[in-house]
Amino acid sequence: MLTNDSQLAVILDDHGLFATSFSLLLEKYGLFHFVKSFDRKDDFLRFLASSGTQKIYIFLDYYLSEETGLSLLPEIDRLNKNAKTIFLTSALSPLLIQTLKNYNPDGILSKSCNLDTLKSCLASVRLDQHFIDPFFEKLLENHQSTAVRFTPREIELLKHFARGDTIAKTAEKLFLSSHTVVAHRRKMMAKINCQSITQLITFAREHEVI
Amino acid sequence: MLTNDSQLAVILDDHGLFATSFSLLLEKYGLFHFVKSFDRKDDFLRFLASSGTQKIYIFLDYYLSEETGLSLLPEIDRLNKNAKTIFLTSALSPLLIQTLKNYNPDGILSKSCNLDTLKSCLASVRLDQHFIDPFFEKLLENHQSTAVRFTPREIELLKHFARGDTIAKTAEKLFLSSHTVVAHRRKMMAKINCQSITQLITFAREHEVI
DNA sequence: GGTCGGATAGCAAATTTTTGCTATGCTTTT
DNA sequence: AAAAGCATAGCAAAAATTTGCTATCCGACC
Repeated sequence: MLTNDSQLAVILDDHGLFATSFSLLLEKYGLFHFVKSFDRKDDFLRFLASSGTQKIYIFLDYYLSEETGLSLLPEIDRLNKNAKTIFLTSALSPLLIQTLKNYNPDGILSKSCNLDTLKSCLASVRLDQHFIDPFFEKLLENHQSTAVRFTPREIELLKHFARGDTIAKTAEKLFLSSHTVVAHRRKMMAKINCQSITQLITFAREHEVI
Repeated sequence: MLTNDSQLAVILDDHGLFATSFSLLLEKYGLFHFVKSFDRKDDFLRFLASSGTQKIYIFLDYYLSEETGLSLLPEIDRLNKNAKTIFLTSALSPLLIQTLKNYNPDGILSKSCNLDTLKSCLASVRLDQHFIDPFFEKLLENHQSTAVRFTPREIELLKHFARGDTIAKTAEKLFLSSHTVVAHRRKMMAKINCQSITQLITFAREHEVI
């Protein structure tokens, strides 16, 4: 049904407003001649199944309503061997981006990226190269260097604190002396040089330790 | 600079890809003749400041990088008395939607809404009526019973606590007596019946209050 | 014109957290 | 064998948080 095999894009994003809008963007700047957008997985897969072996570029949202875009990769590969998959995500977590990268999709883009980055990505992918948003590259680099190491045990305790457990409660649940719990807190707080448990938890969340 | 005073729309969303794309959508369907999109607060405010008393429709993302769209409301009102503000959010939490509703913006839309809902919203807002996405209305109905409500001020303080600020630090930053900060903490902790600030923060995070 | 809720503020006491300093047993690494 | 790191535990003092009780001002609502 289509003659030019590098001009078809498909978008799947459960935010319909974004899916529809983004398809207009791809068309307007001549990035693709034909763009189809979906906000429901089922419709998307049905379309994909009908696309045969046609070359196709898929823009996949990472966060779907019930699952992540990652879980669709095997299905996509099964339905169309010539599909290129580019992830779009609003995530900011180095850990999540690393996970995404491990799946080795054709592209990974931040939803905060600009038009130039989008174009660079497409240029790479069209040459069968993989592309990752420079913003995410930086995020991963910074994550390596800033690494404050918590031990497994410390992280275990940290999770309790983050759930709201006090020192006494944590000690009780883990069959420890409250002194021990205090000692663990103290050690972690020293590592990041902070003065209260909320600061520690905030740090841990921001750095995806827990 | 513009003659038709109901045709200017402004978008603020830190996901540049969405902001740019959505502006195309608004134009394409003739919903507005002029659309301006921003992915940075500062640029947005600068533009707003230059708009004088011109009638203007603002599409505001709830989740901005460092704050929520809510915190911009006073500034928006100060800069342009004739601005209509419509929130766009991908949130699914009844509590958060209720909070949003308490601020009484002109419109509240889900990013998952369809074109018809967007059009209905605009029709209402243009008649000076307030609009809330039917999807959110339903969400709230199903939730009336368990609703714990935090006031805008409480949420503001909560955000400081969640970032690790102590009572003293929060008081200092907000130019309050530490007694007042304590009073706010106390009130919130009473609402959810907990005994420590970490429990309060955990609750707030789980219910997407912050 | 009164009541209610929100934001502000205070005092005193009870409780919890944080800090300074120390210590033991157990692995892993050097 | 020594050193380094981890998990455990303790005491005492300082600091911060939590709780019980009270109070004023203001705007909204009936």
